[in-house]
Amino acid sequence: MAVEASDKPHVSDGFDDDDDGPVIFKRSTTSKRNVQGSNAPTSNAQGSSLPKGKIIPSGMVLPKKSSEGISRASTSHVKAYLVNPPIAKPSSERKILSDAKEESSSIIHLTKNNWEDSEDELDNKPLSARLKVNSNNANKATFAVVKKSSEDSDNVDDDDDIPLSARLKNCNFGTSSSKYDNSNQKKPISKVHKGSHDGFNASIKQERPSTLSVKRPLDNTDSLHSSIKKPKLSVLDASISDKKVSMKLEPKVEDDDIDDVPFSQRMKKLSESSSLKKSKNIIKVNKAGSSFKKQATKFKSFSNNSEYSKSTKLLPSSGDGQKKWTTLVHNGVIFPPPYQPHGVKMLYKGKPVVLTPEQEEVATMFAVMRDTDYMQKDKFKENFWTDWGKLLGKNNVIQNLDDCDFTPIYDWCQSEKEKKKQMSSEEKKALKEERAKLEEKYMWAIVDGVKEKVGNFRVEPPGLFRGRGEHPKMGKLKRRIRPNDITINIGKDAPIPECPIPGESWKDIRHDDTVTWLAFWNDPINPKLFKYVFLAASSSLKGQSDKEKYEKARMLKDYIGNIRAAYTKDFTCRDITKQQIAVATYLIDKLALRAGNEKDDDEADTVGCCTLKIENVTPEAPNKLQFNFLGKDSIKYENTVEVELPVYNAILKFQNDKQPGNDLFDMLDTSKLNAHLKELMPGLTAKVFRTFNASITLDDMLNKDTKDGDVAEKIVVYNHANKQVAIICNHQRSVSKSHTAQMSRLTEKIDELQAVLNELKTDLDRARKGKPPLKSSDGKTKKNLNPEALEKKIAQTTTKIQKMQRDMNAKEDLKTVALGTSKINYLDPRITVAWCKRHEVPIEKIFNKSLLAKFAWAMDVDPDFRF
DNA sequence: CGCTGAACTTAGAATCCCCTAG
DNA sequence: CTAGGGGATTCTAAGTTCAGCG
Repeated sequence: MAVEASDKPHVSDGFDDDDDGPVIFKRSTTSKRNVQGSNAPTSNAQGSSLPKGKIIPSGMVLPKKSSEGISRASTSHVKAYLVNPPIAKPSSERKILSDAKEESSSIIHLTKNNWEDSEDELDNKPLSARLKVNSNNANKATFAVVKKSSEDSDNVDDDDDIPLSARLKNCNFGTSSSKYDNSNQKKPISKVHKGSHDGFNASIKQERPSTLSVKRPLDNTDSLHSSIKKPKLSVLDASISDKKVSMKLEPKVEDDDIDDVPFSQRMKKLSESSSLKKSKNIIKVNKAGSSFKKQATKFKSFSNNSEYSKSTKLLPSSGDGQKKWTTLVHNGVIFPPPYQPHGVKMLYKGKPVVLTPEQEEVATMFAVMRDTDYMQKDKFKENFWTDWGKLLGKNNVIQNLDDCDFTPIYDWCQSEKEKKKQMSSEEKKALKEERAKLEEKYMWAIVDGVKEKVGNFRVEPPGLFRGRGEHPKMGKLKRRIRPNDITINIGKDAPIPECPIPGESWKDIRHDDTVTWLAFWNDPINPKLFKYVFLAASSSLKGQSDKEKYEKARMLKDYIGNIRAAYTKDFTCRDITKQQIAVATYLIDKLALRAGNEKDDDEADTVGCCTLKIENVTPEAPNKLQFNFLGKDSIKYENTVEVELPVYNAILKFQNDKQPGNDLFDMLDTSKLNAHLKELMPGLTAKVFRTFNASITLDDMLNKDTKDGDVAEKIVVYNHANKQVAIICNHQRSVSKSHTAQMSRLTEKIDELQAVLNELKTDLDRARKGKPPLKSSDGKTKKNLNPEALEKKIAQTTTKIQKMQRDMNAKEDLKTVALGTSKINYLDPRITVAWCKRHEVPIEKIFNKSLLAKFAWAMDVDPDFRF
């Protein structure tokens, strides 16, 4: 370990004495020390390699039955989640309490904000939720007294955001704002509810991938029918002043110079300051109340630091060119071990061939691909041969791939695999530990004094490129990456990681605090692309931007009515570009399509919205569109959907006079589309619609479908909602190879059980008549059971059969649906956490360890939270 | 304004690993 | 005790977005 001597923060005592949460180091400005290798006395739940024990992921909420259960739960295990690392001065880094909190009574503040929140969001909530508001506020008020400041902060947090976005909304749409708000109030509740997404979900067919008729509430949205005008820039000035007024309630947010900047930048500033407020730090609180006090005191001392406000000015939103960190310490990356030649000879025209280690290495890469689909693809073999041929050299005996037989190598690899499998568990464990030891120091970085997990600290090993779909480069050799390929990014004062390969050195060292990567290298397959080493998803840097992503999506909720109204108007616009933008936006909104950037010829031929070809959309009279294209990862998108007639007609028009292969939206690309979206809402881009769509669908379905019942039933509801989202987003997975076999095995078992059941029924009949049971199928005599016992058995068997049937159906149902992707990337975790709190579902039933760590920032959300 | 480079999120497959049924 | 099923984790490809440049 080269580094540790130089830069080690002191582990702060008492600050972080427990288990989970990022380790926090209090550091003296003068002597910083490095941590890794010290094996961080404070273990960290985020380290998957660490002893599992009981992980209390970050303020994890385990809804208790106790009366105070739900509300208390949210406050009692709040974890130190430092959402805002990049605070300039170390001394202020640990400042967790915002001054705002200090200055205002948290109770009053809290209550007020919650109240505002409810008001604000009311019209988006179903009646049930509205009715709840009162009691929930009361609830809050009672425990606000004991609330940890962390909770306060987060509440302030969440609530803060809403008024801001609402303000933006109101101002943005100026005169219409009051109408907007009122209109919902005047509406019958049912209509209000309709404004969200039920119409959509209700009509999604379960089966896929065939023609889902996806219908969105879009058509029902009141704003569509109202006369709300397309937002004009001019009204936005109002927004600024409006905002300023309300901002005064929130000390510390500086927006002084905002008047002098152009509109676009103002809006940016707004979003920045919003994210700023958003990211108020959360305190870690131990389950034990006593340690909380200790911590709170500590935090207080930080919080008086006037540096805070200054440094917040530098805070990034996830936006760019902004400072992301102040200090960054890490150990670089770890390289795969050098190739170990095995000496197994492949055959060429039936004869063994001696290969150099380099040639053998690549041959082995190919050999082990035998069982994959790539072997059926000529492109793969062709590309492989091109690259391997170069290594072999012109005069090699091997002159073509067809005469190569890699079987010996393949077999050798298989047997090695087998050997590994056969190892005793102790041996395996020892091996694992060894590896862990080796990697330990690379696993962590210290960002602004907080120990954070690094995501992909292992340099990608050499291999054959496995592009998805019909990728033109599949099979090419991905050469080994050397230190000389790698640029390291690290804090100015941090020791430069020692290059782990003796005699070699890093390509470059940078100290760029506007980016979050720790290292990068050029992708050997496509040198103009980069491979980055980032922090893990559980890091606060990632958590912060994740939260911002969801806040942005929530903001869209306030704009969506007007946006829909605007594009609906443009469906018939004579300006073709505008018309195309309108239709494209409609598709993105309604179908959650991706933006669709242009792609190079050396990539797989896939499309998104803007790059749809005319053959990807087939109109079906009178007003249906059939979509069929390959999207990201060459995943097939097949969907037939009813659209508004003007859209249908517009599509017909766009297709007119075009050849297959031509762009449907020929006047459009993602930058134009996004530029337009940005005019409608600050920070709005195409992808926000996907997040919005997914999250609001979950929120809606959970709140519509959750019934009283046991936890298992509630989980079914959750999974069902999750599945709908996955279908909307077209998240697919390949059917496992053994699926068919598994299904028939299950069928078999069910049949067997059914036979048993029938036999039992016969026996019961006979038993009731006082007759002994018949001989069993294998001819043995059975015990003479009384009718009660038989009935019991019958009931058991029936239950068993039903369960198996259910499992089987679910399995079949989900065989092509990937639930995980939306959970990880699209569903605002606060929806889930809040729902769990409300319905006393343990959060671990929904989020696994990684997700709990990733969503640490969402754990202390108010149970009333709605997306 | 379009193009490219850069940085970051999103994605499915592969692999690991742990549990359970037999 | 062991196979295999399935969830968790790892891996890295494939997207989106944005800034900066000419």
